Order: sequence, then C-alpha cells, then structure tokens
Amino acid sequence: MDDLSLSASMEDYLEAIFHIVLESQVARVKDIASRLKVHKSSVTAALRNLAEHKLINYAPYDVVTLTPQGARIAQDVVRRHEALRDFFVQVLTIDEPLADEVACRMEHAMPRTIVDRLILFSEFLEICPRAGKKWIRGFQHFCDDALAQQKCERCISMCLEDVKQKQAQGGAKMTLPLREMKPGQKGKILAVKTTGELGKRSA
Amino acid sequence: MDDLSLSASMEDYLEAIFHIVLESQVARVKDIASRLKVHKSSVTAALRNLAEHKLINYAPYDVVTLTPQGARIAQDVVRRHEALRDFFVQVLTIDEPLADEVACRMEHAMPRTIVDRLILFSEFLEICPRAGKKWIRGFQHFCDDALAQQKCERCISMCLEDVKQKQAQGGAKMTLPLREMKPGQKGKILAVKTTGELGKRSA
DNA sequence: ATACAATGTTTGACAATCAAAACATTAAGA
DNA sequence: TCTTAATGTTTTGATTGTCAAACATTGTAT
Repeated sequence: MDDLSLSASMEDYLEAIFHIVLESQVARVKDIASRLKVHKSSVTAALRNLAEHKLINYAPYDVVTLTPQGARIAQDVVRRHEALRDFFVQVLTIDEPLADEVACRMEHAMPRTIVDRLILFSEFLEICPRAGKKWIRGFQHFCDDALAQQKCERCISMCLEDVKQKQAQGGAKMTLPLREMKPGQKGKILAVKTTGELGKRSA
Repeated sequence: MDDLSLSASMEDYLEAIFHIVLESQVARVKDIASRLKVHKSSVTAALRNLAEHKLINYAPYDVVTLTPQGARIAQDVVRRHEALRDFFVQVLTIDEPLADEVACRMEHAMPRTIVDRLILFSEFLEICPRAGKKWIRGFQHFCDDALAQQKCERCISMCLEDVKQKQAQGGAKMTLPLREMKPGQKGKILAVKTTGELGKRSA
C-alpha cells in the first residue's frame, strides 16, 4: 500500500503543506512557493505529482489539503526533521536557524530505526540524572576548552546530591516526558514523539 | 579558491575514489562503478566532471588518483561520514552496515560547525566519567524498557567510585583521545578527528 | 457587469543524473 | 603479431526538478 521512497523534493513539499495547513487550514501555491523558495510553476508540477500519488487533495486552481495518507507521511517527515533539529539544538547546542536548515536537508535519508533511537537518546539525556541540562553545560565547557574541566569527582558528587535531594522532596521516582508508546520490532519499546514545540521551520 | 558546493553525487564519487586509492593506490572505473553500484558510463561522466574541477588526475582509459585539492575535499567528506557513522554505532548502538549506509546518505548536508560539534560530543561521551561505555549500556537498557531503571542513586554512586579509583591508581588525571587541535571560529578550540577506525564503507 | 490585480498554469528550455547498448581501447596469451 | 576478453567510452534516451515567460483563471472593487 505504502509508496515507499518519495523523493526528497516531494517530501519537502509535503512537509511545507503540512505546516501551512496547520496554520491556515489550506495551502495555496503561493505560500508553498514562498516557503520553499521555489517558483510557482515548480509547485504546480509537484502538486500534480503528489495528487497522482493520492497524498494531497488538489485540483487546478484549487487549494491544497493533505489526504490521510499524505498526512501520515508528512508527519513522518516532520518527526524526522524535529528529531534532528532538537538534537542539534538541545544537545549539540547549535543555534536554531542553522539546526533547522540542516535538519531539513538531512531528514530525508533517515530510516525509522535511527530516528526512534535518536529521539530516545535525547529523552534519555533529559531524564538520566547523570546527564541533564547541567551536564550539557559541562559539554559546552568542554567545547570551549577541552582541558579546563578536571574536577570530575566533585562534579559527580554534586550530581549525586541533586538526585538524593530530588528523591527526598519529590515523591515520584522519575517523570517521563510525554511520549506515545508503540510496539517496536523485536518487542522493544520505542518512543514516538510526534510533534515537538514550535519554532522556525525551513520547510 | 575552494569549489564550494560539490553535488552529493560528486562527493560520493570522490569518497569512493579516496577509499579505493587507499587500498589499491589507483582507482579504476570498474571499481568505482561496483562500489557505488552505478553503471560504468555514469562513472566516466563523473570522472570527466571531477577532472574538470581539478579534483582528480584522469585521462581517458587511464587510472584515477586524487589531486591534493581532491584529497582535501574527499577527506572532508570522509570525516563527515565517519562522524555520523561513529555516532550511530557507538552512541545510538545502531549496527554498522545500516549506520554506514545512512551516514553515506546524510553526510552531504552537514556543515562543518555541526560535524565538529558532533565529533566533540562523541569524544565527550567517551571522556566524561558521568557518561562512558557503562552509561551507554544504561541507555540501551532504557531503550529496552524505559521504566526499568530507577536506581539512579546507586548508579551515580558507582560512577563516583569508579572515578575515585581511577584517580587513585592512574596518576594521570584524564587522558584525551588522539585529536588534532586547531583554532575554530570565535576563538574556540574544536576537535578535528580526521579518520577513525576502519570498517565497511558504502562509498 | 467588467476590469484589474492576484494567483495559478502551461510551455519550453535547461541541468543533473543515470542506464543501456553500441563502440573503442587496452593488455595478455597463443 | 593477432585475437580476444576485459575494460572504458560514447551516444542516446529517460527521469527529475528547476526557472522564466506567456497565458489563463479567479475574485473583488467599482
């Protein structure tokens, strides 16, 4: 049933339509063109293509919406995009505009398995007391000057203190962020974060 | 001087030539074609293109080698490739063949800033006592069952023990892996790991 | 209603990439 | 040297995605 392998270009169009529809209910050629920085004529061609694949509802001179199939694929692309962007921003501390732009170009080649893992990893970094925001600040230090941080023992002690404290006050052991569970292959549980926080998008 | 923006395709050809030359001194059309799984005719066309850009030494019916310029660019591509692959394998614990294949498709869109950061991050994970191999095993656990690991306090205590022990026995404070230092932009120091360990390559 | 501005489409040209098949060259053995 | 198999090249054609300009449609303001 699934049309495996949509070209990177078509994925970009689908993604753009997804975001525009989210904002304005329907997408118009003009908006898609300006969002993707492409000529209107290119958009028309792409729309014909996507319509043939039954991924969008479209007739000449009409506005565009996604079919259920199209929405499914679009969300998948968006998920890849956001997984990458969020990793770049939150972990590698890359500035958003660059992270977003690069995510938009890299997203097309990512298989589900790796996206799932990347999302889980980002979550793990948030949740694990040995990692967390402070630890990432430690990474930034490391980037600024790889030789400066030597006080590992003290760093870990403080980390341990933090955990004891949290354990004492907050009754709950550990709070997982919102996630949707679904059976992954091989019986493993894989996180599926569909759509994260908003931000500038490049598609 | 630099030919900014070589197409993804040409980067792949350059990368393939790089690896073949590394193994066999020179590259032949046949080898490149089989490595990239494209027709010989496509290779010839690509070689003409690369030769025009002075990235390879090539004449019809002759073998191929890289010019210094070509080698520089090829190494850059390889570095992106390996940064991604190593991250996938060592951090996300993706199996090598898949990691390699995906890296090969994603590598083309990565700007230097992000590659540098990714490499630094992977290094940081190796070096920081709050991370390390054991910690990544913790991540794998997390993937298998996100609800199973609750003994954070104990985990951190053990981590602390490890560090004290290492500090006691090994006189050296912390050993950085081999890396080449170079001045990054904004006065920061960025790690430049040129070539990692060998493995199967898809290009 | 009609004229006009905004929007969308068609057409044609072009560049990149690749495959297939016909053709050319090279190198090695008889 | 001549023949032939391996290797490399050319030519042709298909595909995809893009732009630019001419053309068509739509909706709105008068």
